[in-house]
Amino acid sequence: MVCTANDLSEWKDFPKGLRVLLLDEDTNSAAEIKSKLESMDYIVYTFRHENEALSAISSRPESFHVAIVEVGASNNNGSFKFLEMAKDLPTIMTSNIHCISTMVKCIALGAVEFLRKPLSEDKLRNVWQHVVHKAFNRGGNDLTKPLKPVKDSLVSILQPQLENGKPRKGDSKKTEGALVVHQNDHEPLARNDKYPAPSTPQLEQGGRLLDDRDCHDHTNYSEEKENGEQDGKAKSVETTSGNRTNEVNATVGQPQEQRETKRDRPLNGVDPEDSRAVAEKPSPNKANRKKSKVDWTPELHKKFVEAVDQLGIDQAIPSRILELMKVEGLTRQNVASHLQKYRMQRRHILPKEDDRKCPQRHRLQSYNHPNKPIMAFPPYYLNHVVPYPMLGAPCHSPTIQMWGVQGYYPPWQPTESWHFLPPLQGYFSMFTQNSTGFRCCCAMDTRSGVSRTCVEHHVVLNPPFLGLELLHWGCKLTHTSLCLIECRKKR
DNA sequence: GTCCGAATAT
DNA sequence: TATATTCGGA
Repeated sequence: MVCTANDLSEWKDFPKGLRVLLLDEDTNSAAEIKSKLESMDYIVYTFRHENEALSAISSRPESFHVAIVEVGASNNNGSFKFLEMAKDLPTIMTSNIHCISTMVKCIALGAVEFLRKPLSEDKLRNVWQHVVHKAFNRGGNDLTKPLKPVKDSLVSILQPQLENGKPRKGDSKKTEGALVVHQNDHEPLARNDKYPAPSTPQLEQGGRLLDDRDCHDHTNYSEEKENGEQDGKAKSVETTSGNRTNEVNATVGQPQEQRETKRDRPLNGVDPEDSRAVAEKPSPNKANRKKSKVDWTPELHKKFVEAVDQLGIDQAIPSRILELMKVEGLTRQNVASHLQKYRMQRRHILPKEDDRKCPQRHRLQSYNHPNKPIMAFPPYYLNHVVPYPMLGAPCHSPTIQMWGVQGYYPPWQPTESWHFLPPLQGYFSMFTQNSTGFRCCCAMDTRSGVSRTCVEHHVVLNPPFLGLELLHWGCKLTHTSLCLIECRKKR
């Protein structure tokens, strides 16, 4: 009745056609599960009573690959009886009731997993894993036999999951405003450790429950509360493919740190019921204590900067920034951490800027953003020139991220100082930084190649980069002429 | 109890 | 280096 590795190796469309025995007294629940399973091309045989199921198993053992058995609230004997009698069949227990002792008993009796109802498609989709696991843990399997058909079909099945959960780096860039959370580790397709193989969020959750909670007399354990931040603004995290903006693309949600108090709990907001991500997280314990990292993509950082800008640097605190950013799944701690770095960058850069180099720089800044100091760049953008047009469309430098308030889309607010200037098309402002820190800020006429004396300049050149970038912007200025630009302002 | 932010850890 | 986590203080 159980699949062997050989069976799998010849199973072309695995797990399509997987035969599932469903034992559930609740006809509505059974119908719902059956429908979901069938939508995945599984073949479902529903039974209301364990005796019927057991007799079907004994008469047609080859008819089933895996069983899903409901554990009732009151009378579990039938379920347990089935478990005991159908030891060869990978059996997943499921229930609305979440009691540690019941779960323990199920597992002890040989259940491969205990799933909490309702059974999402993600959970159901993964039931095949137990078939594979069992197939390869029966011993005597010929593992040298090629499993390509299985592998291929599984890859095609898993592909959407992987894509949804783990966008490529490049993809994250394309998704404006999307926050990408990277999982720390990859998960193995099939685990080779002790049976049963954990596969779904439930098991992991169960494991955690076992670790730090007791069975509270059949009270349903709700994680939702834990997953929300204390202010009640918790939003769910999209764990499926994320073209939507303002949401976390959580590859793999992770159980929160056990000892973490409710406060400051990040709202990774992963719905434990609907997160295949959690399902695929391999090991409990310490590995799970780490949260997913937030990838501060240029888009995300831009939102951050805009929020800071809107609040003003002095008023910019994590909670308010978070509010303004409106990015689902982003936590206050994420923002706080980023804000810390952001401030440190500013702190390191501003003093150097403020003193000697170019006293007038502040005036130039004030044209764009009164009271907003010039920004630095993230360290990884050192040695890059970051030009942007002072007018017109924002500069989209695909790999360069402006690290500051004015970095993106410098708001142009003509001031008296600029009124006498001719139309500014062809001008650009440039900020560059070399390894010694922030260095360059200039504005010039890219048409004539002559710096405008009416514009403040603060230039310490990094010729190679300037050359490249100026070329990029169609600027004909030579390095020499750039070097001649002084910090000055004349009218 | 919650938040902030610097310090520290990963 | 980037980000998460910790921890003391407000």
